[in-house]
Amino acid sequence: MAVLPRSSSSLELTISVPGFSSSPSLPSSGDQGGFAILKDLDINQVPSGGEEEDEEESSNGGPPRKKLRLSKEQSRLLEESFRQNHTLNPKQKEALATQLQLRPRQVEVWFQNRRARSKLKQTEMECEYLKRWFGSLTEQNRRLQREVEELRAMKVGPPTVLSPHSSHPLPASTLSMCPRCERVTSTTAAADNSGPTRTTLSPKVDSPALQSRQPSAAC
DNA sequence: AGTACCCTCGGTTTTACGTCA
DNA sequence: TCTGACGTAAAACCGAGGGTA
Repeated sequence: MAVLPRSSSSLELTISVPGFSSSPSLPSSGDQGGFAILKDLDINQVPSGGEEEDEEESSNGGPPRKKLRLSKEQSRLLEESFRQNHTLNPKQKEALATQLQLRPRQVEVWFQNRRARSKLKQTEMECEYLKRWFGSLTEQNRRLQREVEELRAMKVGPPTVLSPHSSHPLPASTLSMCPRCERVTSTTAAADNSGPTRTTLSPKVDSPALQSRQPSAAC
């Protein structure tokens, strides 16, 4: 178990709002038991009542862990630092902790959580993108199937499309949907010798994280 | 190869705080 | 206006796994 902050309610500082500025700086807290000092900082002016020092004394041995909210200024500096580097080496961590009057462990945990939030956000964006992509592919699929129906209905000889490679007409009957990537391919075994010919139906992928998830050409 | 130490990560718990009935 | 339930964000913790000396 790590050292737990031993604090009273007066430890509460502020809600952390990234990107905000100016708030009183904090006096130093020691590395180990340093939180008793922090209560002097109380920027929220939370009445500290009678509970001086440590009010902990939990029933099950260790003191209950209390959290402090980082001040706006602390959050701002941490964010700023995170923008420059998503990870810290021990020296940077120590320096930042000193600057912010936090324990190195707190800085470490903040970066850890910040990386996790960052990743979560990225994942959510990718998910959103894939949903849209799926929607557009579904729509495209619907359109193409309609088109095939129409061509079949016309019955004016074997329907044809142009090969993207040779510009020669291909029988539409050679078109099929790849079950894996849902792309339309022409499976003609003709002279092209490069196997199934992929038509250009996939949307442009901007996200680098997503580019690797594009169905492979081998599909 | 085995070990100790450190770091990061994913998952979880705990706490603070805002909202709403 | 007060209050308690509830949801959410974030700080803190834990254990696993990888890298290095």
